[in-house]
Amino acid sequence: MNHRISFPDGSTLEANPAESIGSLLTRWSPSSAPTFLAGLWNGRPVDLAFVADGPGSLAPLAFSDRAGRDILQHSSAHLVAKALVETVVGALPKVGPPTEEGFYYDFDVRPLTPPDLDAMNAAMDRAVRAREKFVRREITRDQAEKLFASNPYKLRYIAETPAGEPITVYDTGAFTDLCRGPHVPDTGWLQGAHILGFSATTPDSPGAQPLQRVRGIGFPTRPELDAFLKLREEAVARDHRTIGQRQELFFFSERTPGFAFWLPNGMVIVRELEKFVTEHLKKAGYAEVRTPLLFHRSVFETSGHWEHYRDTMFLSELDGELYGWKPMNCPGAMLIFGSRPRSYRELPLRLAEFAPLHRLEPSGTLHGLMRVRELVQDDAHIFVTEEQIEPEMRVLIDWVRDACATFRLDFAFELSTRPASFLGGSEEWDRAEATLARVLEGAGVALRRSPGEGAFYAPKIDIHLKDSLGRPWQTGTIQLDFQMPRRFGLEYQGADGKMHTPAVIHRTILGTWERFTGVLTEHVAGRWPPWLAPVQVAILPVTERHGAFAHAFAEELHASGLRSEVSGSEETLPKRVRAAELARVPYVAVVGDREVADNSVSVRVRGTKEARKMSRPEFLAFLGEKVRRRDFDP
RNA sequence: GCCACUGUAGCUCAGUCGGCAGAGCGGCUGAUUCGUAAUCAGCAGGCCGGGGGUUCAAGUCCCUCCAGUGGCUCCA
Repeated sequence: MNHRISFPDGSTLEANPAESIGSLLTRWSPSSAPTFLAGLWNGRPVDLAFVADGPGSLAPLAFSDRAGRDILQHSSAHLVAKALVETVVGALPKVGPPTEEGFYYDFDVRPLTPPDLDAMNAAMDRAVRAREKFVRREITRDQAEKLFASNPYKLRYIAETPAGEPITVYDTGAFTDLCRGPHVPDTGWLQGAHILGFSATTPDSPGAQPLQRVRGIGFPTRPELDAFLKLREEAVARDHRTIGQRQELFFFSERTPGFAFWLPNGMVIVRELEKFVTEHLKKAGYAEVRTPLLFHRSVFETSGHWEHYRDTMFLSELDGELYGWKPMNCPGAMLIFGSRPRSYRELPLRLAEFAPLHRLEPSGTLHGLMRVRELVQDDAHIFVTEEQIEPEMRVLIDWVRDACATFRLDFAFELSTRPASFLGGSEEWDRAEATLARVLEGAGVALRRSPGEGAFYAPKIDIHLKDSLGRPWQTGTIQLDFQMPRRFGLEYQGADGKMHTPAVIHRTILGTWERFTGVLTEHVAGRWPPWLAPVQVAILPVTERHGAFAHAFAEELHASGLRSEVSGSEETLPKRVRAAELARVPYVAVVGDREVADNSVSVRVRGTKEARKMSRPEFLAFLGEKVRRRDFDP
């Protein structure tokens, strides 16, 4: 008997009992049918080969949907598993889920090497060309246990499957994997699947061998994959470590790993960022402080850092006493607040501190400027009464938005709630988490939640920015803390004459100069906005005769606080133009006979080819305004 | 910290089977004085990451340490 199937656009079709949903979807929308990877049958994702056994609703899943995308990634992961099992004897697949970007598959197998990768790529190509079907089979628990008898990982998944739930496997050629599905119809759909790399994972149990993780990504077509790989190649050229070296912004010495050396050009950028932040601090009622770099261990015992982070702190023994190099500024701020009696009239008390912090980050996690062992945050601690929390938080959220707009950075807020090990009571955490959530909802911004990812003393709103390869890095953070003031015994006298414990908001906006500069370098690909560019103007005298005019112009710029460099006439003009363009200098000012004659400069704006003639005062005013307004483009 | 990979001139990289250490760019010197992405010529520049081993002989093979890269774990 036929039954009625309804579709997302409200239309319906009569289905005969043997008709697959793939066929139904094709009848429903013949033109877009080739993009359908699977279907959503009554809200459940199913294979295109699935046969509906009654009336219901049906929707397509395509690569453009998150769910459809995941299906393609998952099928691609199966392809990788099939390839590895065919290639390396004794490889045991564990699990291969889709991820944010693509997919991975973990294997219990000997460490993989580059030749394995070649062999796997070849095996994947063969399978794609063979168009092997993904065949779904429902089997009994006994059959499953027999089938995967040699694979303890799969046996565990079988054991973990609830009693009522069916156990399904998918066959792809001779390869069978335990899997809920759904999958694309056959391996011919996976021509856009590609292995991106492999590495070890941390073992589940101590002492166990790490598994090998193969990471990859899938696209519906080969050209889409090629486009992705091309973008990735370009992203590598934007790597802040490469640009930092070329533009002489910073370097790392093998002799002191994890510590950045800021070079003159990089320092210009850091100072400009500092100015940018400091201007805001003045307007927003902050006071700046400076507290010691080392504190006696008892201070960290009070703050709780000793218990949580002593293994990753730099320690020094002085006069037989242990001192720690501060990994955060908060203990210093707490001691300042507690240094004398405080009144509610002083609140909110906003104390900013840009001090070097030391953290003994594990060697394997160091990464250029993004993860270092010495860093400086644009840090501040705001001591507030309960009523002042929300208004202060709103100002902070707005400031983050404004700051990111200046740099044209895409950002996302992430709300991280209490971790497994936290200080203080649950009620206070409830209150703090609810406050943060309320402020964010009020601000109408995109928000992700990360349960259990908060700091040990406070829930936090983190700002994440992505590097050129799409890897997220936490930059700014806003944390609402009821614990640390209490642990330091902080109090203020309220209007009611009674003593109260303040709350404290720990917050950074850009995060650290190190990480923010790293992210920004990749974001602008070394093409600094004029206000940040270490050299704003390259002055190019056409011949030696024009050298004096060029230097006089440079002097004039310098007097106005603008940064220029005269590139002498030992090289030909085209060569010097090229060098300036490759150095990403925002403005090239050529001066020759014509310019000397009427006191002008011929300006080439970065990325354009035409020469714009401007009088000297005109250019000075133009650049001064660009810099003052912190325009993004030259 | 864990696993894999990599380390040759300032930078990017070549160096075959173990047999004299190479190129381009950059730098320096000289000639050229040039109008918006590369003028020509010459020269200098090396503990082949460090240490140990095998060998008649090691940039090359083995061991080990260091650093970097990619992931994992961690990230106050």
